[in-house]
Amino acid sequence: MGEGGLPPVLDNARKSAAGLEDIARATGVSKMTVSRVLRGGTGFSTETRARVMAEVARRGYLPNRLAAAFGPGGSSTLIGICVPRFTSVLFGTVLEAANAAFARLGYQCMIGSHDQLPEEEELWLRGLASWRPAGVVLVGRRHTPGTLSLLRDMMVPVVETWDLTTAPIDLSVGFSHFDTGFEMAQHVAARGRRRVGYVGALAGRETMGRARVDGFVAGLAAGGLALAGSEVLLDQPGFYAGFYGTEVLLGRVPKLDAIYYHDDEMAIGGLAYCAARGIRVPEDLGVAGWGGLEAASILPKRLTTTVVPAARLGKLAAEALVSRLRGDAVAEVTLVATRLVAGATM
Amino acid sequence: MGEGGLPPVLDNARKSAAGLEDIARATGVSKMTVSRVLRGGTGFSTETRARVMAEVARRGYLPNRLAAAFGPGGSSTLIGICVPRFTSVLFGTVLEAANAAFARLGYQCMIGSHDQLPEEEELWLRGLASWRPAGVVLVGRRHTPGTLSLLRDMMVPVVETWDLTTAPIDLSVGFSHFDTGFEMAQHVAARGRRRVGYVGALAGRETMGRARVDGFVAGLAAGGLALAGSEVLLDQPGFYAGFYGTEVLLGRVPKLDAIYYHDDEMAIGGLAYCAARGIRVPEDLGVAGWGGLEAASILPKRLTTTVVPAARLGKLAAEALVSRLRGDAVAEVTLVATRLVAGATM
DNA sequence: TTTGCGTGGTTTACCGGTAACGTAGGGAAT
DNA sequence: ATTCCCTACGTTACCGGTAAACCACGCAAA
Repeated sequence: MGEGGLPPVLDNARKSAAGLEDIARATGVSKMTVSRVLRGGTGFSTETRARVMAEVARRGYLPNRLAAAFGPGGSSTLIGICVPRFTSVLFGTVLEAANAAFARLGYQCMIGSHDQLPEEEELWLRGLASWRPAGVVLVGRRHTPGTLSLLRDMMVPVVETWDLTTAPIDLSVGFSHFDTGFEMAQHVAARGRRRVGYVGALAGRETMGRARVDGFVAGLAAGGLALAGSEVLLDQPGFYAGFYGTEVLLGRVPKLDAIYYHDDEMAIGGLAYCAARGIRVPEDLGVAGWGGLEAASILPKRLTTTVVPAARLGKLAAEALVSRLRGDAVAEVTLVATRLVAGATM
Repeated sequence: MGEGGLPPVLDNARKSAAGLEDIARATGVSKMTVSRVLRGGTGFSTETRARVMAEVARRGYLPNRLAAAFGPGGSSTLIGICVPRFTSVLFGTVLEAANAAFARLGYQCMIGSHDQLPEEEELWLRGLASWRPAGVVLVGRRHTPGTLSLLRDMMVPVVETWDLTTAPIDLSVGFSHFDTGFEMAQHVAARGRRRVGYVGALAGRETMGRARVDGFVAGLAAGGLALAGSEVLLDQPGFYAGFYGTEVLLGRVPKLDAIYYHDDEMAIGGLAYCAARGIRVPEDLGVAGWGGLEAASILPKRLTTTVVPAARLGKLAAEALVSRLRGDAVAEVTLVATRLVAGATM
């Protein structure tokens, strides 16, 4: 938590806000009746309802979710979402879609980012837990033991998304990174490439990129090939890492005829390197990325890549969580399809 | 809100969680003493403190911020942050930095996105307000009257960031979009360009891009030039919009020798168009972007652009808000410097 | 000796909803 | 006529912290 105790806070005394009590007094009914009207239950006449609603509108009543979530049997509309980073278009899209879906369904989202470090996630979760949320969405599937026991104690639905787990904590919505790598390897082999390399990057330790590489290697093996070389930079994946990683790999492992990249940004960085050095793509070198960035679609040559339906992922994750909250039946594991786009770079 | 009434929620009965009461009983002191120990106040012996802390550690006590924020004089550690989009690297960076700063200082963030529509922002704010947050960060400075009155009623500190306001609701941390445009125009004129165009995009209605264009036009005027033509697509800014917008503008307005783009992504799209059509940059056409994306730094030719210190912005916004919450003195308006990078494309 | 005051606590009230339960009055079934 | 149930409410208790007020004790100054 903070730096020694909880942070001090100004006295934000909001005396003026009208409460159920005020509405009730003005309408001549009890607090409880107002509460029931507002939450759309039963046990009041249509006439009472109209009078209450009129007063609510007149006073601009704001429900106090703090009180609602706090009380006995407290029912919260708070959802926690933790993503690796906010500065990735893919994760941003997942967040955007999930947040929009939750908002539409009447929930509010508290956020966190863990930068691929499970300990960060646990720290965030501990802060979240003290708000007694109704549910949690975790983008990523690597968790500390502390995270797991905390989630158990919280006794709320949890969706793990992005990477599919067959043994989820509660629910899983995602796709198989391994399979996307495998599929791309088959495509690469089918295009006649024989000396294939890989360029990636990892800040901290990441499993998802790893699973892709494993799948890629397995896919190559299925086609009778082996990975001719790989360069994994200890850096944040990005354009520059792709540019530099390509330089290093090509310098170290000669005569490569294809490179598979950690993601599209790195692949675009690689393409930039090729352009700068006069390496012809795809004649001299085939290039494949991963993710399906918009950027990839307007390159001089359309990038060969795997399109990840990030928005769909976020939306489905949110809907799965809400279904569970409502007590509806939900599939524990939801597989979302990715799509290999055969561009002009491989 | 949702679709008719508040959403139903599972009974997430968390009986097991230890409260102050439990710690107090086990330690042989009163609830109140435990509370004071935990919040680092005074009025207890060091020995009592040690006994309480030991028990807290032993039972894995989780503070209940719901109760703390709810009670009379409720002091919340909840902050609301509303950005235009999560899928922009710049806004993502602001969010990332602000969230990290808040987390470090012991606050939690609830998020929203308004997609440049003030009504969306108001809707989000209404949901946020019912959680009685300690403060609000708004990325953007266009607000509905409803937003303003709601913020007044909430009586909490507010930081408007991204675009600087000289008359903030409460605090403003940002830079002048007008000035960045003006500065770039001067640079463009100094490079000898005479027929200059602009390519932008706006989904919904955006003021910030507009201010940049105004500044750019004013800057051109200061150099004795006028905007030769402009193309503003009714679309989300992005690579494709830049590509297509360039095609349209060059077709409509002949003999342009420079184009200023809404942002770097669009500029990169424009560069892609030039590369595809054999237009030489910067010989035939000068290209300038805005934002300072990482992508811009590894292009075959470094993009001329304005670097926006998004991370610094988010961090300063968070720190300003916390300073105000603590009752420290804060400057109402904080100007953050941008930097024009003269690349090889202009 | 009395008063004053700091130390180290305890007690009480309260925040604003909601679950659980009580109840009055009218109509229908037995 | 009595029992039963349904509708449309009202009452009460409670959630887990925190501010405010109160209290007992020891010691020093008046």
